[in-house]
Amino acid sequence: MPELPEIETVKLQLQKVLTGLTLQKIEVRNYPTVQGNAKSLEGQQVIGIRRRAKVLIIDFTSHLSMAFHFKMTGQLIYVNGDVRIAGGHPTEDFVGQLPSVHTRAIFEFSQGMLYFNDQRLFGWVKIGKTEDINELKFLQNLGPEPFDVSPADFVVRVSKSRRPIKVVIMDQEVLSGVGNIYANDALWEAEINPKTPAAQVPAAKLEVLLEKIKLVLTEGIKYGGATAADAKYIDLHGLGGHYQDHFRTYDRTGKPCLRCKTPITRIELAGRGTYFCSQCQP
DNA sequence: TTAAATGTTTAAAT
DNA sequence: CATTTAAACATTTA
Repeated sequence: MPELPEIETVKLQLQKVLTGLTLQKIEVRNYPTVQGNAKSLEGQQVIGIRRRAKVLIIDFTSHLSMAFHFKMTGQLIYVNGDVRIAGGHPTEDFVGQLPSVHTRAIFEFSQGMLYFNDQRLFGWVKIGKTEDINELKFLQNLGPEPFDVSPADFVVRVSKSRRPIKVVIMDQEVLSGVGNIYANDALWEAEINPKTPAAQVPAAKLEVLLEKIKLVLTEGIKYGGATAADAKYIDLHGLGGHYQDHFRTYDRTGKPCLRCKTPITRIELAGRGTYFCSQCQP
């Protein structure tokens, strides 16, 4: 579920509470989810937390690291007394009793507990030497981060393909971190039809698009990520982000375009829901 | 009952 | 070869 801003939000929040703590015990509840030697991390201290695209990486002493991919329904929840930090796919587990039936791994720290939950089991946790984690094929194949790529490089990478522009900016090997929500919203901002073959979009327009991608991602981070529509109870507890209140097109089928009032159209591209304004994005 | 869900990979079809 | 589509992973909710 989560895209770059959601993972970034989790990173920023966990950094504050986990850095310096010792991981005392790991309980793995679903072995396919957790790969590598979990025991090796016990007794190690958290040095820092970083993010690459949609992957969260916790670095430990003894040159060990642990990488998380949330896929569609992963979430990390830290609980320490009254302090509760929840990020990722919003479900009742954000506020409910933990562990839950979706809990796949439990990390007991010197202060507090961290739960990795994943309803649909698409996510993974990989544990290993920092060097090996850094060299994971998945990470090696990733394209540049939207905030790091130069406009010129972005144009070159994107223009190579004749696939629809939306599919291309969501291709993690072209540009990493952009998922369905922010791809839809960035294209609306840039006033580009999602179906347009990437190679046909003028370079100047692509540069605008990159700016808009950064704009919506920045906004996502500012609002603490998106928490999706079914998260009524989240706000009550102050958990979860609020980007969903700022969706331009995502999940707004039939609702008026924020610019011209034309109803938002939903089509399918590469099997994903695609939302746009037929008026503003011809 | 059917559709869809913030992701990625793989095989098969075009 | 480039690209598209479908299916797969497994579960919940509208």
